[in-house]
Amino acid sequence: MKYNFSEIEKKWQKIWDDNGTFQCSNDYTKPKFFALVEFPYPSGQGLHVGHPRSYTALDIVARKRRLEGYNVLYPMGWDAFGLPTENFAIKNHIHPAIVTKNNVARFKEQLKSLGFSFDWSREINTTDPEYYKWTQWIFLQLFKKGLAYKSEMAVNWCTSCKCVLANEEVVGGVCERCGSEVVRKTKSQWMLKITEYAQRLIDDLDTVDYIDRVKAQQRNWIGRSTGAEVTFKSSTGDDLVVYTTRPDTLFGATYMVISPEHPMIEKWADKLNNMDAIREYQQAAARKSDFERTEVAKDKTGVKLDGVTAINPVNGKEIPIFISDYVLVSYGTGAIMAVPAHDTRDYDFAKAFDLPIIEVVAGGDIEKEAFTDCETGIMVNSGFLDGLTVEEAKKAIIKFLEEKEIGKSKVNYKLRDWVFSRQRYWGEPIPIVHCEKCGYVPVDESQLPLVLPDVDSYEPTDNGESPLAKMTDWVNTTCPVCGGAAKRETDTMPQWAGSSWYFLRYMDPHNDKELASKEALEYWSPIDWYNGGMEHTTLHLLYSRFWHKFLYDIGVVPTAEPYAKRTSHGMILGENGEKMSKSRGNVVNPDDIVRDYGADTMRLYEMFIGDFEKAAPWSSSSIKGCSRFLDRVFNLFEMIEGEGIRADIEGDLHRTIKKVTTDIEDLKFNTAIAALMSFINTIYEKGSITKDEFKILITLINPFAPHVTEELWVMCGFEGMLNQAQWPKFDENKCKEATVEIAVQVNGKVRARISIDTESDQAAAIAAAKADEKVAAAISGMNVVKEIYVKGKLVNIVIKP
RNA sequence: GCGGGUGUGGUGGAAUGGCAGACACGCUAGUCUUAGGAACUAGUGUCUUCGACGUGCAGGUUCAAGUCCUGUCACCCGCACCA
Repeated sequence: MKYNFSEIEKKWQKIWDDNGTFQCSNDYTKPKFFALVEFPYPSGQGLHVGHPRSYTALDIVARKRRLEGYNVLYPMGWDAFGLPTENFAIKNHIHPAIVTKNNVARFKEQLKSLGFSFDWSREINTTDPEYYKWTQWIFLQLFKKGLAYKSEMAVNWCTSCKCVLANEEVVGGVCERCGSEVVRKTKSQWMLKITEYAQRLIDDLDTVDYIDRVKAQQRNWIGRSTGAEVTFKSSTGDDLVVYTTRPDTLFGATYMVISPEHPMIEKWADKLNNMDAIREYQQAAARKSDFERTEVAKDKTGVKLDGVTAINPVNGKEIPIFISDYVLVSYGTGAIMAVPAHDTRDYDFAKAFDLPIIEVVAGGDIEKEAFTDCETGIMVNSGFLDGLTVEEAKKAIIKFLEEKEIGKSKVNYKLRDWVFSRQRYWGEPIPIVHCEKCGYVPVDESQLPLVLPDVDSYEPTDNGESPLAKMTDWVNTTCPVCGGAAKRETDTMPQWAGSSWYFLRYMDPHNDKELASKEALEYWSPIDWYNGGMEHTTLHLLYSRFWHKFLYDIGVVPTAEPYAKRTSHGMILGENGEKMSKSRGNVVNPDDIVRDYGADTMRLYEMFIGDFEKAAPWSSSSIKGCSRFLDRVFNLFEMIEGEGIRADIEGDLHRTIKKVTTDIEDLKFNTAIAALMSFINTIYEKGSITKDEFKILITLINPFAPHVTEELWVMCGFEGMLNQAQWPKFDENKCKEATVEIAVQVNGKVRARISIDTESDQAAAIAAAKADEKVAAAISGMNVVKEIYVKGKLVNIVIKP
C-alpha cells in the first residue's frame, strides 16, 4: 500500500518552517557542527537533480549530528551575481535584480519541497547590498595591503560575453560559461596577488582533511617547480635571465628562446637587422587565440634575432637567440636556455632550425630523440660537472652560479595572479576611485556598501568598457583624498568574489558592524565538513582558501584554513549515461520526481544510486526500489506487536545501528541504506516488529527520509517529535552473533560451510571442519601440510598427496 | 606529456588479503485480482551442473588475490609548449 507522501511531506515541511525547527542555537557552550554545501547559482532552469545529491548527503549528516546532540549549522544562500542572469535580463528586458528574485523564489521552493534541514533564518544572498558591503570591505583590505593592484596586461577575453576571464575560467581555450572563443587582449585590470600565497596554499593542504584528488588537483594547478635563474650576457651587454629546472644541463644550452612579447626586443630594435620579420611574427602570435596557441603537437615556429647573440656563461660559447611562441611571457622570466638534447620541445625546435644538439647526460640516444628521463644519468661534455650524477651536478652548478653571481636557485609556480575585473553590470562594484592627482584611491569604508546603480541599459559595450561607464552621474565623483574631480572604477567583481567568504557570513548573517562577530567566528570556525563539486577545485575552493588566509593574516578569522574537511560528490548522469543537458534531452526534473514519488523517495534514491563519490546514471526504474522500501517501512506500522527488543532481533538491530552510524560518516550512504533494507527484510520474514524496535528503526531512517519517519513517530504516539529524539547507540558486544557460518577450504577451494561457535579457538574450528563429510573425503589419505583458521571467516586445510 | 581515477552478472552497484556478486533494478514462474506500471511467494553469474569456470588482459607474491606487486590494454576527469 502506498502512503500519502505528498500530504505527509507538506505537513511536516510546514511544521518545521513554523517552528524554526532547524535554526541553530547561539549557545556557544554546546558542541558545534558546521556542515556546508556550495550555495547554488539561482539559474533560470531551476534545480537540477545534481544539486540534491550534495544537499541530501550533508542533510543526512546534519540531521544525524543533531540527534547526537550537536548544535548544527546547516545553512543555505544564493550565489546570485553572474553572467547568465545578466544575459537573460538583456534578452528579455527584465532587470537582473528581478530575474534573481524570481529565480531565488523558485529555487527556495524546490529546496523546501525536498525537506532539507537548512536554517533559513540565516539565508544569504551575494547580491544583497548588506552582504556585498563586506565583499567590498574585504577588497579594500586587500587593496590596502597591496594585494589588489591594477595592471596593464594581456588577459583572456571572451568574444561573446565581451568580458575578461580568469585563467581558471578558460576551459580548453573557450569560455567556461558560454563556450565561445577566448582571445588575448591587453587591458588594464584589477588583479589579486594570489601568487603571494602559493606556497602556503600548498603547505597547508597537509593540515586539512580533503579527499586526495582535490589536494592533488590543487597542487597540480599551483604547479610548484624548483630550479635556477641564470643570467646570460647578450652581445649588446644586456643581462638576459632565464629560468630552468635543469641547471645541470647548462653546458648543453646551444641557443636561447625568448617569448614574442619579451620587452628586450624593443630595446634591441635598432640593433636587429630583421626587425620586419620579428614584428610580423609578434603580430601573428598576438592574433592567435589561446586555443590556437596551445594546440598540441604543432610544429615549432620562430624567428632568429639577426644582430644580437648571447654567451653561455659556463663555457663562453656564443649562441643564437630566437623568438618563438612556445615560450610564454607569463611564466618564469619569459626566456629560456634551450637544451635540445634533454628537452623535447627544444629538440623539435633544434631539428626544425638545424641547431646543434649536445648530449650532457649519458644514457639516451639523442640521434633519435631528446633524452628527458635522465635523472639517474651521468654528466658528460660538461666541463667540471663531468662524471657527476644529475643530482650532484644540480648542487654543484648552483654553488658555481651563486659564487660567480650569475645565478641562484629559484622556485616557480604555474599559478598566476587572479584577474579580478569584469566589464559587466551584474556584479559587486569595485570600491575604488581614480583621481588624476592621487591615483587609485579606496572609497572610505563608511561609504560602503557602494551600491550598484540602476541603469537603463546593461548591455556589454563593444569597446570593452563596463556598462557602468555610461552612467556619468555615478562615475563622476570627488576624490576621497584631495576632494578634486575623480572617476569611479566601472568594472565589477567576478562571481567568485561573493563566494570566497560566504560561509563566514552564515555564522552571523545579520551583523551590521562586522562581517561576523569575533565570538561567532571563534565558535563556528572552521567548517567541519564541506561538500561540493570537483569543478570548483581550482576555482572557488582555491580562491576562498586564499581569501581566508588573507583574513587570517589581518586578524579577522581565527583559523588559517576555512574548511577542515572537503568531500566531493559524483555527477548524476542522464539515463543514457551521458551528462544531463537540454540538448541531449536527458534532463530529469526534481519537481517531477517529488510529485510522482515524494521527496523522501527522491532523497533515498539519490543516496542509494551508487558510490557517492562517483558519477552514476539516473534510472527511472531503480527509483521504484526506494519507493517500495518506504512503503514497506510505512506498512510496518500495522505489524507492531509488543514492546522491548526481542533477543533474536537484537544482534541484527545493533549491527544495523553500527553500519548506518559509521557509513554515514564514511560517505557510504548506499551501503547504509542497503543495511536498512536488509533489516526490514528480516522483520518481514518474522512477521512483526515491537514498538521499541520500530522506534530505533525509524530514527535510523529519519536522516534519509525525514518526513515519513516523523509521521510514523507521531502515529506511534512517541514523545515529542523525532527531530528531538536521540540517535540510537550500538553495543559492540551485542553486534556479535553466538554462532557463525564459516567456509571450510581445502587448498583454497571451498568444500563445505559449517556453523560453529563465534568464539571457537583454532583447534575446535579445525576439528569441526574435519568432521564435515565432504572435507573428510577430500583430505583422507593426504598429508595435511598446514591448517589456517581465520576467526569468524574460514578454515583452510592445505594438503599434499 | 604530467596528475588523478575507473574496468566485477542483463543493469546500478557490494566485498578490513579470507565464502565474489550484499542491497536494489530487471527478468522468469506462481498466488491474489475484472485489471496491474499494485502487493506477496519462489527463482535468477556462466557452463558440458554430484562438478568446473568466473572481477579488462598477461604474469607474479601468498595457504588464500576483485583487493598486493610487475607489465599491458581500454575508457573517464583535470592540467598542458609551465622550460
